[in-house]
Amino acid sequence: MKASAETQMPRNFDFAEAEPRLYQWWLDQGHFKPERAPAEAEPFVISMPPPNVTGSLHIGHALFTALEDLMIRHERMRGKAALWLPGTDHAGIATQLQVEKMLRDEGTSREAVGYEEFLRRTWQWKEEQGGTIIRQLRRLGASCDWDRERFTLDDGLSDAVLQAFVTLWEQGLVYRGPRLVNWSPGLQTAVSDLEVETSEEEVTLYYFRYPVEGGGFLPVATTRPETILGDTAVALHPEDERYRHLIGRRALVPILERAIPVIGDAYVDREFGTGALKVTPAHDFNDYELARRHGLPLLNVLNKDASMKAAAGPYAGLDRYACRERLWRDMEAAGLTIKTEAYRTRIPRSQRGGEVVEPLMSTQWYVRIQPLAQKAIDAVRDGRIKIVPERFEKVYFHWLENIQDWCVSRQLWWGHRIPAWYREKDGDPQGEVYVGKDAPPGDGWVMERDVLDTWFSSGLWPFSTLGWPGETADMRRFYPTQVMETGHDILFFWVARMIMLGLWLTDEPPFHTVYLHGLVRAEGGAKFSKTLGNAIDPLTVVDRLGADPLRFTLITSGTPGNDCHLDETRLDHSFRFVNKIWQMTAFINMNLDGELELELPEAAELDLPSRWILSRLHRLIANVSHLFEIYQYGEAGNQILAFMWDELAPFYLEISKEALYGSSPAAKDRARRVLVHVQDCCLRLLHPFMPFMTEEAWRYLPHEGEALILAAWPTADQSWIDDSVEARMSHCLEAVREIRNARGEYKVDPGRRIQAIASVGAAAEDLASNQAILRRLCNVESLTLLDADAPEPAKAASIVVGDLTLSLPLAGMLDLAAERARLEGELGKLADGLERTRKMLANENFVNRARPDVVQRERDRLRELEAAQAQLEARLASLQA
RNA sequence: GGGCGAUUAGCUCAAUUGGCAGAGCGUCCGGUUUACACCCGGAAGGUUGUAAGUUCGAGUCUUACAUCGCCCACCA
Repeated sequence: MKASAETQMPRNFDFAEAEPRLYQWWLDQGHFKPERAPAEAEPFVISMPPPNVTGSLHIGHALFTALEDLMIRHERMRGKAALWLPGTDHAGIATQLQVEKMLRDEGTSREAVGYEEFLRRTWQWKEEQGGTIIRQLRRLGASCDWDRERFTLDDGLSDAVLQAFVTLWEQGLVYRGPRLVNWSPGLQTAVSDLEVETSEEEVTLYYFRYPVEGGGFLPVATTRPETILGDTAVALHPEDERYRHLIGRRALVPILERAIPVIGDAYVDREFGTGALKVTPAHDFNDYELARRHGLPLLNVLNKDASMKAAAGPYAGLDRYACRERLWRDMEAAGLTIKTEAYRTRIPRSQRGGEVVEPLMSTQWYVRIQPLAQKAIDAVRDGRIKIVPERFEKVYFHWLENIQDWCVSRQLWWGHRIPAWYREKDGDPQGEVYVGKDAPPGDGWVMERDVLDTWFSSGLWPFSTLGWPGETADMRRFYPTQVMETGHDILFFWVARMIMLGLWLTDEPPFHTVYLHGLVRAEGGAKFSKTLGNAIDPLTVVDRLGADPLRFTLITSGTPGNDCHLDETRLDHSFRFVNKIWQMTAFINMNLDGELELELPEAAELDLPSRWILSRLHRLIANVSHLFEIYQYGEAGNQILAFMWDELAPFYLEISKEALYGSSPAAKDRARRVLVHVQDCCLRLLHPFMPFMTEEAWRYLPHEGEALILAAWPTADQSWIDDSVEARMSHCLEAVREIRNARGEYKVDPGRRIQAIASVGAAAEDLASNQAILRRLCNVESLTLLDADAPEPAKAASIVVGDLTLSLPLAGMLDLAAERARLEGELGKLADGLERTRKMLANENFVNRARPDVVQRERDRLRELEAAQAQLEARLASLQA
């Protein structure tokens, strides 16, 4: 097969011009669509973790885009029907907060504009902002099937949410009831356990006296004095000698003088605080349990905005913290206080607003999660789902094994309304409850106002986006998906929920592999944040360097599951790598001449350097393919870079000039075919890392096919991999290095051509028959072989590599004393290696127990080192004489 | 309190069946060699956190410890 390439390759890759053009071209050609692959092709599907619809691109998005696009492009090149399904999340709380802030800036509020208007404004905001993040993902080169883009509040997805909720209800897995929940007073909604973050803080521990009826006091400590007003008991350890006589008596709530029982319970820690515990069942999770055991009443003293209720008596209407202060002052006045002290403890704060969350009694909707969790545990346990890196499986199991029922209702306006209806019965407006997609027949039904936790709808994402609950063609073709790639920080929030809901509702694991990436951090390990001003903005980087360097850097900077520290200097280096590849391609391109046969010549027709670079290339392809299989993309990228920058460019490209600039048409043809083959393979390997430049450069190489994005992923041809060829070439390159060193030491003008004379040695023949190596790499004009018995030239620098000795006659430049010193230095370096190798081989245990190939390698090394030593010594002796 | 991760060159990080510890940036020396100064050639720089253990052989496996970070957990 012959092919030609575009000519007149520009001097530089103009990413600013090329990136949008190439992206549009791929789109227009439909290359991102799985239908591009043959109908019988195996599917490969990734559901994109949907970013917040009104968000804008940060470095975390850039990382997942780089990784997922890499996987998708790789599998697409491997012939799969690759589908990367994009979309956005309505992000209930986050979006609602944004709109509320907007309203605040306008001097109004959510409550003031009302429910309908607020939703209208939110949708409007979504329409205005919704395209931003999608446009930004495109700039990075994301090869998503945009025709299948979804939004969690789309009709189809909303239907899936209703269906899922109703199904769980019908199966008895959804219930509604009053429970103590984590209440966010600022957001005025319940939040789930996961949305509460504890931070260790310095607070005050207040010690005070609890008056006991009939005289006496019980000393008690608390960090939240305002909850005293809601106490319904004081608890003691039943075996506490100090106080046990008080059990059964009644205590009086300070200021309010409400009488409450003194109870005994082994839960109380005698060592902590005063050893006596105030019990506030309505505002503390532990006390709630304690109260249940003892049949104590709940007394709610907090309103939903964290102001005090009427039950707080004189403090009613005060904010919780104002109440804390006022009550403590009053208690001081009443002589009930003992002392206060500084105390470090964990304070529960809302993941969103950061405000202190209050345990509060509230009626909420819950999913009975254990049955779902069990299936999710089993699926990972039996290997139907694999988590990469594996260590996260342990974390996953631990969470699922201790899981609590999931509070799925939120008192927000933006989200999926829970499909429940209430009707008044016996004076209770919610006396009758009905759950179903549509209102039941009959009058008087009012729909539930609460919405579902955002994670409920995103938990359905891998299948709701494909049309579930409909039995659509996409569901049949593309479900289950293959890989779920996301950050380890949302393993519980999202991944575990997808697995639970997926297994429960579709009876299939939604994906077979979970690949977790780490967080991108700033230099020094600090979290990126706008306030610190250390955020690397991916779009600024794209403007400055293009998308390819950013992608390559993100992928090669980290390993799976580990946080990575993004370093600006690496971005610059990646940019230079992109340029380097462009220049290499340009070099090949300008040395083409019309049509070229794409098949490689037979190995027997090729010279040593060509067979070497092909061996190295196919070894690289094998390594990279393996590394992709085990998700080691960073290492794969680094290996490609090392091959191109350290082997292909400085050695093979240089050596090939001999043929390209020479007079033999056959030699030129061979060199071109090897160069094109190697560069073509490299561009294919790199395409998933840096799609834009590789696609553009590929057009300037003779190739089959219309686009690199659809080109086949290279396969390693073992017949090219040849250890002996690599060993021979590496001896030659070793000689090159030594000659360069010698030239440097004798300050030989780099432009000056010199001669070399080789004594007989293993590499001598190779160097003599491949004169291009020395000529092109160290400016040795010609190498002559010396007869075995001929004397070596006297006025020459000596280069020793294994059993090969090269003499460089440097007439007039050589200083015999300096040469002796140089050779002695070389001998010194050899001695260390010799000693080490001899010691190893003298060790019988090593010789007998180590792998045979390892022993052989040491023997070969020893032989070479000894030969080199002998040569150096002989040379030195001749110089002394 | 439990669990996990990290600790390797001045800095940021690699090193996946245990087999001579690498790269980028920085530093030093030398170069406008017709693909590339967005480059090329050379050099210096390491007791792989500490202490033991397993092994012919340990950055890699085991144990303990130290420091840092993260996750989970109901001591007011």
